[in-house]
Amino acid sequence: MPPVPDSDFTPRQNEVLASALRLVVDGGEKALTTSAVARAANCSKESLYRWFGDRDGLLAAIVAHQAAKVRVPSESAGALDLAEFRSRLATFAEDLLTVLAGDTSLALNRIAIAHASRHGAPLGRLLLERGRERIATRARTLLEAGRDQGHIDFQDATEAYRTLYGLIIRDAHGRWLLGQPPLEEDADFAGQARRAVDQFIALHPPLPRNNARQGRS
Amino acid sequence: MPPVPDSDFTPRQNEVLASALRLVVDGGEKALTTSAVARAANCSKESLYRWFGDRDGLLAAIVAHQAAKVRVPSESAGALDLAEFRSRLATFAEDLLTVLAGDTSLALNRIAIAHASRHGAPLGRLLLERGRERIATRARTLLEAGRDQGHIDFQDATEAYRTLYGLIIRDAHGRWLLGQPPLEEDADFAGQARRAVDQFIALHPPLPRNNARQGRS
DNA sequence: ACATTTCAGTACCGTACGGTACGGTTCGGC
DNA sequence: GCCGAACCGTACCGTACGGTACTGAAATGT
Repeated sequence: MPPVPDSDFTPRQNEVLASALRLVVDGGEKALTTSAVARAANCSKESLYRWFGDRDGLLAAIVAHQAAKVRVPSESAGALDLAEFRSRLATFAEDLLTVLAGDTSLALNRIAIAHASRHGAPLGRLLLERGRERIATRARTLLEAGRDQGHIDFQDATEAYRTLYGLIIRDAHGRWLLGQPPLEEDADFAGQARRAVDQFIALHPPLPRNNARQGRS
Repeated sequence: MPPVPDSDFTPRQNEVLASALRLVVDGGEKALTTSAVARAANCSKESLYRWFGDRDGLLAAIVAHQAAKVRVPSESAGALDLAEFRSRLATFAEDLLTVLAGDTSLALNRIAIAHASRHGAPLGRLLLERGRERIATRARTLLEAGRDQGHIDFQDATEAYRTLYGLIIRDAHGRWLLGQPPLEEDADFAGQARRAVDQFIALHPPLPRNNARQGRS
């Protein structure tokens, strides 16, 4: 199952990183002591330090390790009709909700945020560049495809994506990060996704075509 | 200037809490050692422990102390016309952006998020209840006033507020929390606020009145 | 004037963790 | 069969921090 080059770590190292990730996901950052990692992964602290430098390096490696498995479904767009476009957007939205609500994402985001106070926030940057930015790119190409097909219109793809993100996530991510258990309303990712997509499309109506088939409003 | 009962702390204690807040704002959580607080506030560690129990109690007290100064501008709504309503909304949006982008808010949110991994996340709850919820209430009453005046329509005020929040904040809070310095685009809070309000109102058009003066669409 | 409380300042203790060093074992190359 | 590298397991060290104990001074009440 390794068609994925994972990252520039050896299989053994990835194994260790997976153990460390487990630790951190269900124990928070303070559970990630070098001794605990060594114990959980059946490796020596000396190896940890040889491989990852120091504790911060280990943290960064964990983030990189996890980011490496963010698969971007290519979003290869041939000609897609409006229904297909909506469906694609909704799938994206649902994926985004699922990822951000996941234990792993929450744990890693919490750690990166906690570390953001000092040293140029390398963890935060890592997360932004290898996680969010990848996802944003996927969404932007999808949005541009939709514009090319005349389903929506916007000036700046980044700007449009931000609006889409806001409509999908709203304050949910913040609440989740703060430890508030997902409300029932949050749980219906599919419904949330549909609502967000509807709102987004409503805010970005297509340019009027010569032969306007768009009936209502 | 103390018409504000602040919280249920003595003036001296509030003084100490302010010092502690300073520490934590420009040093992150790890800067908040009991010794450092004692030194910065010219008080003894023993007093700290007598007043706040332990380090976590101190943390909670800091959050409560800061939350106590969240002033809610009453939002007393007489009859307001559409322009006034938009303006009020925009002011709210700008305030929200300003608060969330502030050092203090970011520092406190980071700490609460970091602590969310364990013990039922009391800090997160504190922040949610005394911070965000207060703000949300202010916004909801404003939204309901707008609905009463027929400027907008919606079913559920909470639901509507979430959308408004999403349109205002989008992914900015997440980026800020992760330590990304505010982009230039972020800096124009007034512009962001206007855009968000326009989008929100567009998404919640008023019910058609008998004498429909609403031209377009 | 004296007793009591409060608190600053400091010294102290236990511990937990980051990081290092070392002995023993496995494994691949020659 | 020998050598060296990689590595596990563990023991070890220094330190920093949370929390407590003690002392002496200021304040407050009687």
